[in-house]
Amino acid sequence: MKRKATINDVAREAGVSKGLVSFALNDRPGVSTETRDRILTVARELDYQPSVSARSLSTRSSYAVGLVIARDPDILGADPFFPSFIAGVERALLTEGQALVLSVVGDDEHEAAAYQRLAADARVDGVFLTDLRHDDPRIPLLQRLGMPAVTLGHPETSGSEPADAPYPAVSLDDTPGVVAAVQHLIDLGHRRIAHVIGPRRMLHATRRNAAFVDTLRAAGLPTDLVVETDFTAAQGASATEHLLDLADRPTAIVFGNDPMAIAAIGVAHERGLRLPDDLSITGFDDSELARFVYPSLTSVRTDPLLWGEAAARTLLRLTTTGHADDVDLEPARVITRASTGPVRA
Amino acid sequence: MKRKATINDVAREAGVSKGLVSFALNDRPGVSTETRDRILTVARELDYQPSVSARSLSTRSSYAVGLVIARDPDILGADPFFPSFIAGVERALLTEGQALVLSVVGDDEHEAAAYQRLAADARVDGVFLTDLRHDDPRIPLLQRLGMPAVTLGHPETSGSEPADAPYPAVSLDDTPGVVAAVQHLIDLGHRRIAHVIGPRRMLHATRRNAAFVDTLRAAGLPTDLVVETDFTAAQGASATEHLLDLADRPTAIVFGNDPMAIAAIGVAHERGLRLPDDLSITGFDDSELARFVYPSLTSVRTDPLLWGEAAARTLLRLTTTGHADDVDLEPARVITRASTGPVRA
DNA sequence: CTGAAAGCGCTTACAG
DNA sequence: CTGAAAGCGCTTACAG
Repeated sequence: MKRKATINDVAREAGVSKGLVSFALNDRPGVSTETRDRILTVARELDYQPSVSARSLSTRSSYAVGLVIARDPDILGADPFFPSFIAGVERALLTEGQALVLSVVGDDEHEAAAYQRLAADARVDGVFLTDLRHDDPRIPLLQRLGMPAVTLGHPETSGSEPADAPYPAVSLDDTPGVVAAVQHLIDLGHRRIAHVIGPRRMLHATRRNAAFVDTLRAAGLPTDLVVETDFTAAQGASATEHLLDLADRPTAIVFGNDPMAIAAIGVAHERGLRLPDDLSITGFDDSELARFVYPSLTSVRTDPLLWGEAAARTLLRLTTTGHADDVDLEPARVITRASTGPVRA
Repeated sequence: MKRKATINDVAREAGVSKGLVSFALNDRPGVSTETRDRILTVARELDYQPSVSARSLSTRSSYAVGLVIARDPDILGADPFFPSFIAGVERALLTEGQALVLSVVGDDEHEAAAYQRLAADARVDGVFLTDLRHDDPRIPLLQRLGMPAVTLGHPETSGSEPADAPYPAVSLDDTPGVVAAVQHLIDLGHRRIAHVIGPRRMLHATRRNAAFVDTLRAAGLPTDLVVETDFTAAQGASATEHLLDLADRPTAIVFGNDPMAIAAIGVAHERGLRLPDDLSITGFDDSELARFVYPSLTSVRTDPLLWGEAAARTLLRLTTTGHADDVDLEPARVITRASTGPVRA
């Protein structure tokens, strides 16, 4: 393994100062075309790769972005969102010479510490804020740390002030997907429809539930069947048990993710119910498995890959130019399959 | 946001040279206890955090480790292994001030480029090698790049030479789990047992299949029913279709991961088969969903969290001391549930 | 036990 | 258009 070429090697070989090499390589004005070409040629010949740590020390930026995930590993493993999201992020980073620093922390408690470490060590130039929460403590924290960020979806505008959002938001509206799923069930004749949602402190859980409630209300139907969970299959199963034990049990259940919906199918089968005749079920995420369970699962499709790509592009724009506009992606839509059907007469 | 304290601030405040501060902070010998204490106190007061990029530039190490995952995002999302593995890795890194750089590439083609980038940019001090393959091209690549690594499991010792492995291996033997699963099926009276495996180029796929074949042979049973897949639920489903279409169809199928096994349950139900009366099914990974599908899935449990933690500790030991011993974790074991039962008389 | 200095490999005013 | 120099914040021989 030969020693890596440095900027000094390039400068010597090209017969110029290293400052000029730096200018040429970074497309700064003030280098004659001729000199620039010579420098670039030499750099290529020597297979010169600028040292990231040296650049970082000079420029005080790390050429990396961060993602902190505060979820229990079990839930993470069951939920296909993050792997796809990350793959999308990588797709955008790859061409830009940026790296992704990932931090998985079991719970919220270690979350703040993870952001602080990332900031203190200047490991990243910005972060993604996923799973936005009500009064999200991460937003003031990141502002205090001076850490740029993009949010997935719009955070709540804080209380009284019509505070302009501190960070650009990359949004994929899930409301239309939920509305379509619920309307689909209503159209099939369902009148008792339940909603098994994720943690209420997460914005998307309450937002989706609002869409659920609004759609039922508009149809003059009751909206009392809402169960909160932690997104695990385990709680999806127990929520289903609970709902099916009700005297006035639902004929359809809308779930906040696919693993819970799949667990619900298990519970229903266990009880000898026939799907969708006795019970209709919908999921959320449209994971690969949705097509292959029995009955195949009606689910709401988002596009985490595209979301990750857009979020990464936006974050890079923000960290490099200091500004980035909000981005709105195609809204979620329902994919109907065999787990939903007409209510039994 | 006040400016971060630097080593110079600490030196000035403590009335010593910055070299001495560096020595004190890094527990180097040659600093009087008294001076050391004073320096540490001042550092704490100023909330001094050494700059990672400055240290990196001086020491030529990045205080980060890397993981390159070459899998299609869909498969990644369905497979709970990596999220748990990563969570385990983080657990070990957290206390060591190390970061994890993650690179997700869709296919093998971009894999080499990812490692090269990580090395060229000196982003990481070492990497994890997961999903070991036959004649794994990453091993010579990493050796050429001079990049330390730990492997999950032992790589093949190359051809003729009894080459000592280039990297420490952290292993979790999956063989006992497969043997136990197959033996469990044999004990239940199954005589036609199929194996739906992952990509043959992956060592674990062929190793597990060897365990499968050996166990059947020892019982004097046929070993002809082996189907290779890419680990997706889609191919798990089609493999199942294929096997069930056989004239002499199996009464039990062993799957290489849970998503495929769950898809198989779907296929079986679709065909009106009863489980486990008409068909027994086992998975691999024991993902959260395994307990909640119907019938609940017999699966082989590994411990990706522990594996990640052990792998990270080993990698850090290697990058800091230059040597690390192999580690053997508790082998995999079968968790029997309702998807396996006696063969119908 | 402690200090002064060089060096890691870049970027960026400042002169010319 | 180009060069010489300082500086980013550390570590590490080298003197004393």
